[in-house]
Amino acid sequence: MQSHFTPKTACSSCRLRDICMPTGLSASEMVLIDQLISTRLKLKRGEVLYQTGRPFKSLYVVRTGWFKTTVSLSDGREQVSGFYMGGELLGLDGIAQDQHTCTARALEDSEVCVLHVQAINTLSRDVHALQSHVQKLMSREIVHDHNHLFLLGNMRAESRVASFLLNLLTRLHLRGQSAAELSLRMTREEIGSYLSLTLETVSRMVSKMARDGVIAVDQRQVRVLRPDLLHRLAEHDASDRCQQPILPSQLLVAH
Amino acid sequence: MQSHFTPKTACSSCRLRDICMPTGLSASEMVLIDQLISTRLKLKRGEVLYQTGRPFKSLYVVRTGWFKTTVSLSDGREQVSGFYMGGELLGLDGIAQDQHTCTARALEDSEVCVLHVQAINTLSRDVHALQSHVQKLMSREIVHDHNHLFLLGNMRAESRVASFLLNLLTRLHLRGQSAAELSLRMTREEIGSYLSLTLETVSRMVSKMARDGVIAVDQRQVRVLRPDLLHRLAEHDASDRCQQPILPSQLLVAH
DNA sequence: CGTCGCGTTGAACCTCATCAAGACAGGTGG
DNA sequence: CCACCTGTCTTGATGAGGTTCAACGCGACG
Repeated sequence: MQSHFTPKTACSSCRLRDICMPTGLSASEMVLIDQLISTRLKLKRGEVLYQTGRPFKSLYVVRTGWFKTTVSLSDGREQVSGFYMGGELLGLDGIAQDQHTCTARALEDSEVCVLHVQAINTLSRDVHALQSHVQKLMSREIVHDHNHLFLLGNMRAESRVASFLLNLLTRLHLRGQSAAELSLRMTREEIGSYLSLTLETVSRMVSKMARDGVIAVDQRQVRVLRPDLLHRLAEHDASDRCQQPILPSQLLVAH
Repeated sequence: MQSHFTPKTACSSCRLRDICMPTGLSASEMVLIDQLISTRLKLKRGEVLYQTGRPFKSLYVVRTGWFKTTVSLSDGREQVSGFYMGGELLGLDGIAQDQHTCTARALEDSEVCVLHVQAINTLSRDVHALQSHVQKLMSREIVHDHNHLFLLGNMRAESRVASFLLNLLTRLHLRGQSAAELSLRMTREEIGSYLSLTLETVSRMVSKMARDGVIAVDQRQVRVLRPDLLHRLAEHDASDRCQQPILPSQLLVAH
């Protein structure tokens, strides 16, 4: 990115291609795929990409920036149902009833590729890899939800926060970024909403992990000092009555 | 069912057709659909339909009986991730990684239709309604999971149990059964596992609702006396600090 | 008739939500 | 430049809801 002129990249030459498109396409298939993206959209921080109840027309792939999805509760409150970063697909929830069941909002200035559903379905009939790719993405969403169900049902506050951090780190790592450093794009309240904790509890758990030397925190900047311990925290679930306290010897961090 | 000889029913004449197949198919399309079901399977209570880690080859539609799906936790315990009754589709979790991520087990003697994935995908290219139908089913699974996430994240024990009962009743009602009476096919422990509560808490909440005259309980037989109150219970979420106590006048049930 | 699985009920404890107060950073206006 | 404000985050004290542990009831089954 030496230049600040951004050419309208085709899928075939997009740096996120391997993350959001099926792999192993033939050249002729790739030509077809390149016609899939009709538009791009830029959104400023806080702007809405799609909203609950609106007709479902397209899927979206995050090019740059971050999004959150929220479900609106009957009483007007909102709960965060997911965070999305570069290369990730937004909007699958809408397929069931041909309308969106959650609202997607940009956490910072962002850009997305727009994929019209009709184009995808038409194209799937010729490019079989695309058909099974979309299925896999949906199924992946289901698996993700199952993991989250497990988290909400069985994990203590500290484990939830640890899992959350590890999850973000893994996804960033897949995109070539550091597996040890991360800058949170969301508030403690949004994290809490996603994990079904209060913002106070999230804050306490982050502070505790910092006190224990597992991570170092400066505002929204998080650095992992002891990945091993972070993983151990994330594995502890609600049935672990006899959690081993972290020993002083494990706390000594070389610097 | 006057006769105890069960003919091998084709999809086109199956009583569950509207529940598990796309509607509005042409006659020629229906002929194709009828070739989809390759086999049927009978399972005795407790038998496994598919298991975590096994290669994913087919989807299954419940013909008779009940199933539960469980995800296995690292420490060997299991958590119930869903219950399935007649007409409902099992196995969608397997698409993402071409292997099953949960285990399906019969809660009672049951029968399923087997749909080979390859057949579905091949057929989808000709019967477009089938393609979008499978998508819708997957998306519906996602929406269901979102509801369950909301339940786990935001609802009190009593509301969870009330929602659970209402959910079963609704699904049974769709199948032409009573909306007021229901026989649970699963143990309190399985319900608790699904709702992320202990079996004791489930038992206490059921007892409480019976004491309050909302339902009548005899073992696993549940009768709804006050649907209105049951709905009200299911709507209460964790943020309802000032729950109105149920008034004595509301408890008087005509008999 | 004893055993086993399942369900109920009670008492003590623990985690996390709630309420409250204050710290800190970034932005705005005087 | 400082004063002020607002949104975000931190930390402490208290209490409620649900888990845990334990005892017991009940029906099915060999």
